[in-house]
Amino acid sequence: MASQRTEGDRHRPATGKSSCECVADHPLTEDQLAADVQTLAAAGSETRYEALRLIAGAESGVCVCELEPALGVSQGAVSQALSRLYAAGLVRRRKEGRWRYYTVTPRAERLLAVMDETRALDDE
Amino acid sequence: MASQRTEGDRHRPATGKSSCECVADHPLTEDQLAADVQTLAAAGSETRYEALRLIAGAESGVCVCELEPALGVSQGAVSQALSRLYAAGLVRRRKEGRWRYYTVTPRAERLLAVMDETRALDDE
DNA sequence: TGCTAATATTAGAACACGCTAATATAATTG
DNA sequence: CAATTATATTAGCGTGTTCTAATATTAGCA
Repeated sequence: MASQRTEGDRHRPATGKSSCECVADHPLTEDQLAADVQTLAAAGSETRYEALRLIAGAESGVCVCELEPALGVSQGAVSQALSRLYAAGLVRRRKEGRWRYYTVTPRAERLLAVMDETRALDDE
Repeated sequence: MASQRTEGDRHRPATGKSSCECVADHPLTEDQLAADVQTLAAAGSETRYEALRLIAGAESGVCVCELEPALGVSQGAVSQALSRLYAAGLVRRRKEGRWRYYTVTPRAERLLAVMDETRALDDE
């Protein structure tokens, strides 16, 4: 019904009020939405996505110094990338002696799995 | 093994060559990786993610003018957001008379489903 | 044919991002 | 303890992003 347009249904100019009276409001809270966006944005960068893939592919954790040559950016950049992935809940850290090992979270695993599974779905 | 560190295993300074000899190389092609990043980055913005949610929540397509008040940005911005989602393979367009209806692709549906399903996985 | 409505496109401004280089912190080793 | 190694943090720079406002395009209608 919301998408049914009749004669009298005109284009409302943007009034600035985003009260959404025309489409079914999504059942997500502000916080959930923001968290999702943070997660997706964290994964949505070449360096970070590649890092995530490398971490997911390793058996028992990867440390920063191993990622540096693989990603081809500076140590600082790797650290920043991992911090961002951590903040987004996509990786976990484990400190062991002088090193810090990173592993992926279940959420990241599921996300990567979906990316793999739906790649073939060549938007028909 | 790659993550096993012994005495002689030193930190190699970044030589600029990113040939990745230390971690198992991920089985993704350059193109697949770039496409995934584009998809995730497209979804990873407040405006676009909210648009995606609204489109996914509607039964049979949403048009731009319906999204404008809901998203609270200008018409041009909505159009740009939808174009980006389209380029990323997350939505489909259908032209009908004067309007253009947007629907989500199976890939987007799966992606949103995973975000919902894994939200509870409060990184244990 | 003009007129209006829906959407797309463009230019430009404000801001965010991602990198490097340098420096700081923390843990290990001699 | 000093020296070294792994990682984190910070400043700053170039670039990309995302918005608005204005304009262009396209389709229906009088």
